[in-house]
Amino acid sequence: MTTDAPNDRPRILYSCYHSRSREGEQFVPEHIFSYQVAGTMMVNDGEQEFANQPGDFRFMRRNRLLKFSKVPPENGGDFKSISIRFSQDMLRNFSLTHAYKVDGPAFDGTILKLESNPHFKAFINSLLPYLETEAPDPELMEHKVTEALMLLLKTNPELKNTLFDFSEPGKIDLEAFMNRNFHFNVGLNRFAYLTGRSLATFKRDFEKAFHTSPSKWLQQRRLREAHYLIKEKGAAPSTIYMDLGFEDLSHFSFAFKKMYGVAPSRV
DNA sequence: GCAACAGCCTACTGCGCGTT
DNA sequence: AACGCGCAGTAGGCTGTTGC
Repeated sequence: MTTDAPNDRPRILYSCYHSRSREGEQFVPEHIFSYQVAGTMMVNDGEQEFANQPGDFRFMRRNRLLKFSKVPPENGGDFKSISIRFSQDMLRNFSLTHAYKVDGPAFDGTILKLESNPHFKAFINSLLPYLETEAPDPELMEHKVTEALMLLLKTNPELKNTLFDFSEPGKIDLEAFMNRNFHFNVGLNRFAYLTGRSLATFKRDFEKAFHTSPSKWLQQRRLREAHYLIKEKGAAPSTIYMDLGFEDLSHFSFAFKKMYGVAPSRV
């Protein structure tokens, strides 16, 4: 299997952005336990929009596509959040050591809001001093990740069915999945993996379902959406091209004109 | 905000081979 | 037979830059 999580990234990430909103999208390959320290994290999974406010604890499920926007506090200061990621290796070892067995369905959503409690708060308070030093000791951080996992299992025991579910994505309905996620700008490899297929099978199934190639369909679908947003909703090209999975405004404009014969600003 | 363009890189296609 | 995987060559899509 492909592990999309290089081990050189820190297990505990302290995000700190100075007075500026950062937007982007990402594939979440590992389960994440997060805490919002300051500012707001807006997250969209293609179906729902979630707002992580200061003091919120969240659990994010692995193998999901997310768009996020990091908004610093209105009254000034930095956006700050803590993300703790649980690698599959670490979870597998933990489940073996502690004899955890999956006995129910895994959490099917993307983001789970966790009730705040004194244990979580104490844990974050014990963690912050390490994170604010320049280079936290990696071994110590490993222990903190384990501590976070134990707390999570203690307060939300049902999460064991998700945390210790090591199965790969199963073959799912391609048409529904693509219509839900076409605006994520990720490679075909990723789409194939998330729909439980090899790249070759993904392309074959795609051709059967949509009678065109994935890249052509994706571009047309995104441009149709752009046309709708510009014409019906009065959206500006510069504000929507990224939301629709284009990385470059000039290319968006070029592709739009090729399909509709007019530049997006003249619709 | 849009157009043009060069160069890079990704996706498509076709094929052979292995597995179910 | 149907399905799944991997490879190589190639076309064309995308990015980054520049200029208006």
